[in-house]
Amino acid sequence: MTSRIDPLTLEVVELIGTIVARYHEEYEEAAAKHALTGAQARVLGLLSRAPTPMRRLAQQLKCEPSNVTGIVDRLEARGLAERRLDPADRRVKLAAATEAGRETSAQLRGSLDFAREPLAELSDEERTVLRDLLKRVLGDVS
Amino acid sequence: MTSRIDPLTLEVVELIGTIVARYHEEYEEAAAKHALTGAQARVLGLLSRAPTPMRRLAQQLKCEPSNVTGIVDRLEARGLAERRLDPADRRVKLAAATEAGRETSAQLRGSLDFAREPLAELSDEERTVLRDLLKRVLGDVS
DNA sequence: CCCAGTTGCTTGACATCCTGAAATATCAAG
DNA sequence: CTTGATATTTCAGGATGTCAAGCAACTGGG
Repeated sequence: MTSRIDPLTLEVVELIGTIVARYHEEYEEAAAKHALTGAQARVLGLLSRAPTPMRRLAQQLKCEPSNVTGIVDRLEARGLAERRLDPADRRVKLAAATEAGRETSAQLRGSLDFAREPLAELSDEERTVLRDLLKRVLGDVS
Repeated sequence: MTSRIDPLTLEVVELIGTIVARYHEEYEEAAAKHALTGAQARVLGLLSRAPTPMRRLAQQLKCEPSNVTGIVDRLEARGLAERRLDPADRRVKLAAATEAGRETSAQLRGSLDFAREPLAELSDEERTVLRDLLKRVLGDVS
């Protein structure tokens, strides 16, 4: 059962696991620097792109809508987000980042050093190879 | 500020973000199939390798020891883990997986299809290249 | 040996995240 | 207008996480 996967694949999976762990660690750490939790940072990141209905946020976060209520509440309480009414459908509330929210989100993106440092090890050519391999692993047919 | 990273690097980072998201999703899903949360599955995975002091678990999970108490409590309540005394140091409690816990953990590992399916797309040679690139990104000098 | 300080674990209080069910308001279709 | 579906919120409850306080046991200097 356990030995059906070849050692090479197993090694790659383990490496990916390590990357996942480190990515998370850095993300939470960067969020904490702005006194945000991971969930709050994720929502703020989405909102800084475009105002979004609560329901859609829940879909993007893969969680229940009732959960999003609390997260947006906390962002709103800190002046990073606000709720607007959708003129086209009065049931809908559009969560949107405030100016302060957009700024915080931009700073957060900038401090996510996971991007630059480790990948700087690779040449352009290697980065291209890595990109293509990752794309295929993800089943990107484009 | 935002444009200091070249597009290629940005693309790779985005791909890694996608992998992280998918990995997490599959992991939680697989854990849920055994009525485990992600944290419980992670701890059980560690314990199925070797009995571990609570303190060490906290270090591996990067959280406070007081948090581990509750997680192991829940695993213990379900017969998947147990606490043993360390004969060498009576302060220490060694958390260990029971037979049932080891079995559950093995099933869980087996159902983590993230390993096989996507990587099957690649040839052995490509997997080797991917492994080496990932190792370098992670700063593995070995 | 003994005492002081350190270490390992647990407990309690508290915030956050998350789910599921029920309530409210609005839309949309017959 | 009535019926059913949709968007959001509220509430109850569980899990995860932090921090401070407490207890038990180790350790080293006198």
